[in-house]
Amino acid sequence: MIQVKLPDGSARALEEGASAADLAAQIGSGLAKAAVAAKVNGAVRDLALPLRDGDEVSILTKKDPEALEVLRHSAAHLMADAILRVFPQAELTIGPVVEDGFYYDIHMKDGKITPEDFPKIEDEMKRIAQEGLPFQRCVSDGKDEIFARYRAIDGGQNKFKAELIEGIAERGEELSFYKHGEFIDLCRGPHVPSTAFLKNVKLTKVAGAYWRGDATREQLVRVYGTAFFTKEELKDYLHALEEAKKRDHRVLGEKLELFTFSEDAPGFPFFQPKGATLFNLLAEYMRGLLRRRGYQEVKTPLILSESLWHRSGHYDNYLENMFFTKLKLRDDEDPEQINDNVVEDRPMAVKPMNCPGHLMIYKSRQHSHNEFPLRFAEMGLVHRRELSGVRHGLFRVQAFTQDDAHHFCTPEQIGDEVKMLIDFFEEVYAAFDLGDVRIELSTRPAKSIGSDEMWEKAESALKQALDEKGIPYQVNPGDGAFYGPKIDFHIRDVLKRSWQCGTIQLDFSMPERFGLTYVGADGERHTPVMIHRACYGSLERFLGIIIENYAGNFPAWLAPVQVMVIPVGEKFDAYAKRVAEELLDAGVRVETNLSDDRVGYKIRDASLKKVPYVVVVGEKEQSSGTINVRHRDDGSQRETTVPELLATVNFAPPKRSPPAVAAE
RNA sequence: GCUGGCGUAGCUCAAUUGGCAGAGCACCUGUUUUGUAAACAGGCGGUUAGGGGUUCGACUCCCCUCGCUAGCUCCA
Repeated sequence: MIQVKLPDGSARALEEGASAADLAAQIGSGLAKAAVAAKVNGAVRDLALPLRDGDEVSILTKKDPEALEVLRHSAAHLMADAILRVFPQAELTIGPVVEDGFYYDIHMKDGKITPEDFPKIEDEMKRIAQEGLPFQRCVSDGKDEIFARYRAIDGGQNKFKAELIEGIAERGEELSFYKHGEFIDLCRGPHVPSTAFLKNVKLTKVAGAYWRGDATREQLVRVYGTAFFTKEELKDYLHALEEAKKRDHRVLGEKLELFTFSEDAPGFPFFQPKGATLFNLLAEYMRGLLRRRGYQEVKTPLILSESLWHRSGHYDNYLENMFFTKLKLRDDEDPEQINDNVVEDRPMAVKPMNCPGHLMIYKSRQHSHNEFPLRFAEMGLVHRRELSGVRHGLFRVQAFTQDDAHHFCTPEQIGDEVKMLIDFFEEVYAAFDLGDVRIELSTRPAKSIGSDEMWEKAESALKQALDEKGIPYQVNPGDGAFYGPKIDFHIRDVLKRSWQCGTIQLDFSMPERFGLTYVGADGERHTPVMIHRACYGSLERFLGIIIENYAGNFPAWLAPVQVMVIPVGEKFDAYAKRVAEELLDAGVRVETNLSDDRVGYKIRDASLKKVPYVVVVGEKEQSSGTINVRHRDDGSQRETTVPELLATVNFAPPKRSPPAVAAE
């Protein structure tokens, strides 16, 4: 007999050689049926794996997130099996689980797989799922029959799998395979007990990929799919995908006339009037908060000398992402002739970051520790060259505005500054209904400047601030900026998608490189610490995020047009104008629709533009001096007055800031 | 940057085997003066992304460039 421990701390006695499945059956038939896999001493394993004395075991059911990963990995095998039945010439490579499902990278010696092939593959998958074939784990020495059968599975010539097996042998790991029916695949496992679990699967897309992610290696076809335990979950997921498509900020941006792009300026957005209104609202809301926190706004040049970028380290570390100016001059002899790429005596570069500009301002006069922490803020427009394939609406552009700021302070002040920023940023995200915030700490990357000691000091300072704040965070090794470690804020939107927005970066290098000093209490000169920080990250990108988060239905304070006034006939145009003027005087962004269309048409028009409040006025309203307000979200109507509307609706930005901090 | 897909009016999309470039919406004009998601009629709108080629003839087939797009890689 052996003894195993359960999650509740109790112990169970089992027969020698009993498996987790046996354990589940002993606990109850319900659990035995619901069991998907087991967690043994913290590792997810097959249910069929024999347990050992003293193991800590918990049975995983479909409620456990780990179980979903097991399911999806099994679904990848199922798909691989089906693809081989449809495309016998296909060669399998790897098939891992990803956030929303799984994929399998396949090498096609000839032919290709397109979405048109999905139904065929899915039909095969359904058939195999229906057969309820058990997944069996087999361990091989690389010479036995199992291995021979495995090698034959996709033609016997598969060099990708051979390479994987070589790697396993080199690392001295166990060579394991999983078999269902006639299909065998190299796999560490674990898997669900049988293909019967895999009835709710769906192929989603195909994409190109490279073997081992290396562009110089073989091109592979990556087939994506997803799997769920129940039909409902799959349906909900597919529905969420549709929902995400409807919320796509690129589509809404065009429909709502917020911004547009031109072939002549790839990756550079053009903000139309309504988009510019939103953009400015983001900036103004932020400015209000910055003032209350003792920031001073500055403005620095777009173009600075190349030598400055050498000094800052950007030239060495960020060259590929920078735009450089280039001169064209008319030939002295022949004015018709234009000389391209004229070498400048003092070459210039467009700023990809604002920090050197702020350093110049810091250096413009002497500083004392008495004015610390000194905080310079700028809505800084930066330009960054991006590879053509990565541009994406407002999420990834080549010119964007950072709500950037740099704090100059003493090493002792770092903790308080970081803690202040965490509260500050969380307040901002909450204002946009983005309350789900995740924090990551990124450490020294491969390409970096500064000493080991400096990095250690900086990393531990950030860690300490986070620990003192008592908030959970995840460490991201090697993901820091080239000049220092950073704390990143990832926020989840209403569709549970994660976006990186805020960042707090510690920098001991730049102040030294630029010879920044301050006079301390001891009368001596010291080098200040610099904190780079941004809350929105990029206003453009943040705007894209909130467009999708709100599906274009902005709360009243953000709506580019807050109120649309519609008279029921031209007799009431004058009254409509008067109402609009009253609202305008109160600071409301109001428009009046005096066209000769029907009221129904104008209401529809305002609805499509997602204007939060429609005011309809006619005989009744004019004679009683009232307005009729229709709300965008529920279509409800009410009779009211302009002052009452102003009193009940938050047309102004939210105010939840802590007590103001006086600026120096 | 790489691989695949795509590019027709401002937008969404048609155009049979290579055979006269078209519709709805939007816009403009007129009639209509309207009560909570679409009144009616007419009109304007195109170097079919750009360039080259094949052909009697190219939106359609081929090549190059640009852009968009899904991924890969990278990032705010």
